[in-house]
Amino acid sequence: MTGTAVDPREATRGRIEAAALDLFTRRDFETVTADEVADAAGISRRTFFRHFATKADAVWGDFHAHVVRLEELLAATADQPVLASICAAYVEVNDYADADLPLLRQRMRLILGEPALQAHSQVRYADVDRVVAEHVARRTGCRPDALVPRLVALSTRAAATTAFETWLGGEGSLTEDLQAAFAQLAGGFPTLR
Amino acid sequence: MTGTAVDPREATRGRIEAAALDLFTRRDFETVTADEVADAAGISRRTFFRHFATKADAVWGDFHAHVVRLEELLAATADQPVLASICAAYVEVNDYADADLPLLRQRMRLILGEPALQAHSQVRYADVDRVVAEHVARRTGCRPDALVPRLVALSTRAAATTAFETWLGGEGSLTEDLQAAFAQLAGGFPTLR
DNA sequence: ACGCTAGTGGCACCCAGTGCCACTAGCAAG
DNA sequence: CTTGCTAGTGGCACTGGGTGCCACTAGCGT
Repeated sequence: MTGTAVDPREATRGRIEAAALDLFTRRDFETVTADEVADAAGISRRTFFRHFATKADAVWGDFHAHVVRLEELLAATADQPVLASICAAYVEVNDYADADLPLLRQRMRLILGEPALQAHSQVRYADVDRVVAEHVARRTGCRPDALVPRLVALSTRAAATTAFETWLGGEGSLTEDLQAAFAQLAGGFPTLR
Repeated sequence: MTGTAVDPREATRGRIEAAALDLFTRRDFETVTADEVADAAGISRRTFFRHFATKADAVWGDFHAHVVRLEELLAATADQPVLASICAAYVEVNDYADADLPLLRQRMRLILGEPALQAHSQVRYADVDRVVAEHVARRTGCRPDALVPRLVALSTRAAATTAFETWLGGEGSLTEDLQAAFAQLAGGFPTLR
């Protein structure tokens, strides 16, 4: 036996995620009921909502860990200029192994493509924005709700979102798309004169 | 009698908006049921949903007209550089009379403060993003889903959102907050070195 | 055998949103 | 005046997301 303990909690959670991703991809998100996802995962509707607060949450994996890691990466790159630090952190936190890219594509295609999921994403991204704004505030010595921290947080997330859109529509690497978007942003959109 | 015809459709719609804004401001958005809003507006629940597709839509007024006007303003400012054009259009479309500012504050406080409304806003803002991206694409001769048009659309909206946050938290003028945010964005965040 | 805990299923409930039907008011045409 | 059309409305039943509550089971230490 390997040392990987099979936490039954995590196991069923994973089965739900897989079933949800599969169903949401094959049909529209809104036409799939929570009952169907639960059935496909071999659990009851009630149990589904014990593992995920909303139907939409089933596509996000462990996003909280993602945010925590972003926060750590920001703290670890305090030697770089602020924008470069944020870019590096976004690139690093989205540095997936090749084998995981299809899953990421599936997730992001849903999140960016389905209106209901796009709306829900705002709630999750609010955590990201808060973390980035606090980082900028720390670096610049102002409050996290001041103009510059908030603007940097929201516009860098806009850059990341745009990079994901471009990545989904093309064949390039996500890292390059992220860096291209951040370069445009940090340079004041040089291609517009 | 004045020449202002009192379209009964618009009249009840206005009563619903007023009742909704009042109730959502006094309690949390989510704790107010559509029944309560309908009762307060003196109509039935069923009629509420004939005037507004969702509970959240009742706080947005005639947002479609807003988007159309933004589109016209963008077309009318083609003599300026792209970012300046977008800034001018955002400023102009948000140039409210003093008497309307309290209502705008109330709306934006709800939209930016209540998580459910913040999520819903994504759906409405998608129209704005599309209009701005198409404008940038036209100006730069590339497709509306290319990197620069999408990034400019999303990050200028980030600037506008941040300006609204700042405006809500302070005492200054909305126009100045918008221009300050756009200046930061267009200049590549000069205050970060 | 006992008790404790974590995970589960079932059930009833609330609420957002929709489809359908019946009713009424206004208004035009005969 | 009456007939017919239309727009707006209310009521009702239904689907689906999400929650609170309770009962059941499995594991596990004592």
